[in-house]
Amino acid sequence: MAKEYNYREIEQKWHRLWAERQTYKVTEDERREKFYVLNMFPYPSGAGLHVGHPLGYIASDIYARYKRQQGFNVLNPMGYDAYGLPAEQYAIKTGQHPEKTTFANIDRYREQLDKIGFSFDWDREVRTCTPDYYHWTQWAFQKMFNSYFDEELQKAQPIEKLIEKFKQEGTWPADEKAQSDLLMNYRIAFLGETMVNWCPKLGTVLANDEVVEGVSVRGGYPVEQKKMRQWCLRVSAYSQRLLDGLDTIDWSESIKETQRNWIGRSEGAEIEIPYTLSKDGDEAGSFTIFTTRADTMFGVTFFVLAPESELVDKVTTPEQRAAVDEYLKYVKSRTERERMIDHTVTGVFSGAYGINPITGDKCPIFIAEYVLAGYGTGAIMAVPAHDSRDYAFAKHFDLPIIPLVEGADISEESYDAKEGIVCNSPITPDKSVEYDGERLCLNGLTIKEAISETKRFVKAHNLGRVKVNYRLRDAIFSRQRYWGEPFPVYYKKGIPTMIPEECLPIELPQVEKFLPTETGEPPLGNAQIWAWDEKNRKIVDKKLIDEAAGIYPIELYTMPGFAGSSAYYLRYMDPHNDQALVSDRAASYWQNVDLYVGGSEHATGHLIYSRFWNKFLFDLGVSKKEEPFKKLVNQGMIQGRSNFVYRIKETNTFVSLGLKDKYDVTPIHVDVNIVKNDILDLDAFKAWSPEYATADFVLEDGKYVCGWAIEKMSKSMYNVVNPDMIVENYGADTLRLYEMFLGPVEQSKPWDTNGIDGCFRFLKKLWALYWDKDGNLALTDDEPSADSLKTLHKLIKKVTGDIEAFSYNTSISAFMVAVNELSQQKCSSRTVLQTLPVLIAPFAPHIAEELWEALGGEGSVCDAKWPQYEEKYLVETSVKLGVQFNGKVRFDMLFPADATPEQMIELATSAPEAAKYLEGMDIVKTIAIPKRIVNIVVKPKA
RNA sequence: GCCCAGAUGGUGGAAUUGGUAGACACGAGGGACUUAAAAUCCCUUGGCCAGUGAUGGCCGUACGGGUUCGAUUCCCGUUCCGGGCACCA
Repeated sequence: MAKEYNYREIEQKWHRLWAERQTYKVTEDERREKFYVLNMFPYPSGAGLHVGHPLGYIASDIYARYKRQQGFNVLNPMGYDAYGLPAEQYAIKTGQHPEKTTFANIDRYREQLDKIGFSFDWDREVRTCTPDYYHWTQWAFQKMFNSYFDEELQKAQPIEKLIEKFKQEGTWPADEKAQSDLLMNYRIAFLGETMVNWCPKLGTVLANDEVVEGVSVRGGYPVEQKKMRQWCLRVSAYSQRLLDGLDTIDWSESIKETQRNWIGRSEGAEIEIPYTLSKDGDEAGSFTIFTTRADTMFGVTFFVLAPESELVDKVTTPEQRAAVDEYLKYVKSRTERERMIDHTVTGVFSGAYGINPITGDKCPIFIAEYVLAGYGTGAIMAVPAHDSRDYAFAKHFDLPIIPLVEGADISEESYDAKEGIVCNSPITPDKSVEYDGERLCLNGLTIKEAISETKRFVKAHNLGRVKVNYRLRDAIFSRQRYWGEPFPVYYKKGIPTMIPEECLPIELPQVEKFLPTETGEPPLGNAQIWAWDEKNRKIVDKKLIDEAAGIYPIELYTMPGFAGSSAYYLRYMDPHNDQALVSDRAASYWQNVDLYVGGSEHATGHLIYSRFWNKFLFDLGVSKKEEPFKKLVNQGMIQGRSNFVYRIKETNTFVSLGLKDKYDVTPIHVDVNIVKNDILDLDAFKAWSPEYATADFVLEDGKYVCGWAIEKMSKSMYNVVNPDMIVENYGADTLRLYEMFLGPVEQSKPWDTNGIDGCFRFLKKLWALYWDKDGNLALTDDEPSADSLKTLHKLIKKVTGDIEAFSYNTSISAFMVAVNELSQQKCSSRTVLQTLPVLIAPFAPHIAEELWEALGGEGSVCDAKWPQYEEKYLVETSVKLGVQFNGKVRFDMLFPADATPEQMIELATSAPEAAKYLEGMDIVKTIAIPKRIVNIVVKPKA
């Protein structure tokens, strides 16, 4: 009996031995070069892992193992993003503490992950919800509170420096409350009264990236705009650095582009506009507009303010008051979603007029919802000829439109392009205001020239300033939830004050109920022991709150999901340190993440926040690199492949795919686990649901063929494939290989269990190379044949290159080819067969270990040195090339491998096969590319 | 609307970046072994046409053009699918 490939035994054995031997434990070792591989840590959901989750983990594990075999000291940790809404909502429903369900889910995840054979160092596991972890989340928050962003230095500085500056300037107020309010405008973590995304259904505010098309990402509930006092992070201060940093990192162009869009830098000018409250009135004040099209100043025919702008109240005249109020009421009644979808032109005249500083013209000021309060200054100059939105507005309210570009047709639509020659600027020479003897004239310039000329003019005559705006907003950092990090903040006479750093962490208090309180306080309002005793430096019962006694209320908000996930990669470097987020030694050694693998859905969330957070910690000197993730690989989504059966309407009879068109049928999803190669297991189907127990079938060729479709993997489509089941039936190594074989890691692709046999067969063939028919090792110490050496070295070359390029599907193909070749060559040479497990180890570590051990290899195959290929084995003595005539391959022939192009042409044209193509022809041109092709261009003789 | 990425057999996907398109795998068909099944092994498998046959010819990488001796690859235009941004002035 040949020795069977018993994957179950092998994999269990090695899981045990790896654990016993602590094979994957890593420590800082300055003598060796480091390599940091990281996966985006998962949120442990109740549903467990499906086959799509491990895709990225497998890809990064292969890379980590490969790097380790190359001699790098590889950090490859794993942990859990443990705070999150599902656990909280489950707690609200069942009363079960979210920690309990979260930990149970984590155990389940761990069990599933362990089966796949990852090289994670579990000693470094982190969970964002444990106090020893969120200690440092709270600590970072306090550091942000105590820092401001210095625009000159473009970096965070201690807030004391700012206070010092205010004192020197004499602008430092005496009153404590006033001091606090002043500093709030500068702190990187600050309490701000801002418009927030409020989701009534979830009872919490949400960050911009948590809202898509006016509804919450989680749950899809409507979101409205509300002014609330919230903790915010001054992410916008880092806009330019976040933008510049993108050029220094190895991420996909599309994700960098997404971040550039999200940051939304635009260069423009801010211009002061004086206004009057009637057509002939005196100047009553001024406001500032922002424009990127300074060149269009001569085409301004009205101004528009955002309805939420503070200016609205100032510019509204008594006559227009009623109309304006009514309009504001209308705007308020519209949800964010309605405003986004419905772009009908609405607006109201304020009664006031703005004075164009360039032309001196007075133009009406409108209030309209198409201008956003949060961007620029919340006020614009409208140039209907060259902006489609202004155009629509002007048409609707019958306002003048002045074209400013030569030849632009504006009868039907505006001309928005920034191309062309400027005209009508000014229309007549006297139609411009003189400043210090200079008048602005843009006629004849290109638009680009006109923009810079106007900017220069505006700046020179102090009419405004050049300004860069960013769309990136500050992140709202508080949530009205229970299951999150509590803020280490108390309110001393209404002034937010940090709990001393030495007293951290402030642990999440126990509560009876996880819902908001009856008085509308967040869930932490239910906590009894939740007041800060300043003197005794401890948390006490909130009944004791007493300003005189120095006992104050603690913040009731908690931190959002991204708080814990923003710096976890630093914590992995030194996870048990209770003195610092990370020791200087560990941070200096591990630096930053060399390879980060995860989904692209985090492009505008986690991947912006961590970059921001890391830049802040970099400014503090805690993080050693400006960018946290050097290379990013976004693994594609694994979609489900659903199967369908076709029920004839109003019967319990099911008809096979090929015959379904003859009947009136309803397609019904059927569990993919009872279908193999699209053939339905009839008994399993009957047993699947009582409804189908008595089902009849119309078969074709005695089989029931199911239909299929590619859909999202979800329970309701019965297309979820569980990795445990694959491991059970085929083994972890097969699962690992197949997940990679499916296609490029970055690409989204459907999961189709049907193809898995190919990978399973490959492993069985590999296994069979090593054993004779009696089950003994079939190895000889013979010199390997030239063929076998060529096969081996070709493989080494290919696999090494493919791993570096993250192209795992092609390297697995190469393995398949090599094993087939070796098997045909009947190779039994120890030299060759001992190298094979070393090469396959990153992909299929269990079988590699087993073979390595059987061959008497030293230690673990995980540490076996990655082999180098040698060109000498790959050298060809002759090469077969196609010979082309006029670009068409006519025949193949052998050439000496070292033939020069001239020799190749000589050989090709004198070959017997060439005769019939050369007959009656003249050679026009010859091209010979060594290792490629020989091409002879001919034409009929004249 | 703007920006980005893509389209290759029945299926997943290869193609050394301009050099014999379809590697590898699945599925399908045929065969060997077997009482049978599983497992294993061998052959065929992009389409069309000619030939008893070895074989030969033509067409083929979403569509239409272009550059080139030669294009899946480069350029221009079109269609379709995916992703991001979106009254951002």
